[in-house]
Amino acid sequence: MITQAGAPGTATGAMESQDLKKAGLKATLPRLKILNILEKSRLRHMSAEDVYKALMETGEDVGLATVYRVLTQFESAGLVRRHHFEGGHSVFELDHGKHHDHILCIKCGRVDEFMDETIEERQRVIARKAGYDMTDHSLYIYGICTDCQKKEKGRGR
Amino acid sequence: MITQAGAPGTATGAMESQDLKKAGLKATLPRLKILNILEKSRLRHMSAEDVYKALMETGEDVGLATVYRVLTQFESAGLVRRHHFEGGHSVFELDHGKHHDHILCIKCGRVDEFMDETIEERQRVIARKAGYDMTDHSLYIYGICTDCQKKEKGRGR
DNA sequence: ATGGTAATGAGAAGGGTTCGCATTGTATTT
DNA sequence: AAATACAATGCGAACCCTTCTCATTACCAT
Repeated sequence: MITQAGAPGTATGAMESQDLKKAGLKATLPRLKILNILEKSRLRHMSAEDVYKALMETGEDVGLATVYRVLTQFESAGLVRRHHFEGGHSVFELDHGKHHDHILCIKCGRVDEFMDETIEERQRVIARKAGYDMTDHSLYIYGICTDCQKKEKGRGR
Repeated sequence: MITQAGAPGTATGAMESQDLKKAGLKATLPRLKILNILEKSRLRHMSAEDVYKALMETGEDVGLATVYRVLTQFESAGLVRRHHFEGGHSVFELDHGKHHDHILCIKCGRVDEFMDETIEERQRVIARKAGYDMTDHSLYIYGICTDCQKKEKGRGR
């Protein structure tokens, strides 16, 4: 199962005040705006900086520190998931409930998602064998995507 | 296949000048000292800071910048592998050739290693299906280790 | 030994993220 | 609806890890 990341999950209606309150967070303007950006953006995975820029572009006045704070709160509240990609920066994506892993292009940064039940199961087995009570896992496959492979051709590298 | 990380690979003799030269690196004192730390340390996975501290403790005079530089060179030379654990910092371990993934305890930081051919194969299949030319992958399982599970008992949370 | 060049140390700089605090906004009370 | 209590925000400073700069030092070949 491989899905192209990029198209936001617009099937469900937009989140609103109630959703925030349900999550135990006050429905403040910055939080609503950020939630909105995450839903509307064409990028499924956004860094704090991405969110901040998007906010600026729509003329909103929200500080970068707030973006970080809010994203962290959203994470704690289970609204978004944080991923640690290589290079030391995090990206966030709305948590639509269904777990998935990532495959990303080291050239252009493109991100695709996949989910493989065989791998999931093996992980559970491995954790159990090692005596661990598994809480989470992260799997990232790095490679060169189709487009970048084409661009590569004819270069000594 | 699950192996406990922590016991350094002392089976083979200590690396020396020749090993560095073989790797295309000048055999300088700092590089030898750092290689030595990596071999002798009780920790298999060390951050640059860990290495630096170990150096200080043995009275060696090596700058932190050099530690970073050398570790990066070692990585390029294939002597060590760099892992990006959560929280945005890297750890390094001597590359003994055999690929493996990690399972780590979120309580005490303990790290174990494992290798599962089924998972490896699935990853290759997934990358191919997604049109990627796979260059690398990282898999981390997070959980609570046996010891920490025992300590947890009898506490709410 | 001597020289040429790459490697080092020290500190400054960099990028991403968090902190501190006065100010503003939200939910709640009167 | 106005006031109140306190959490949330914005801003810049501070932080952490990592990389860079550059004068000095060390390695290797001659």
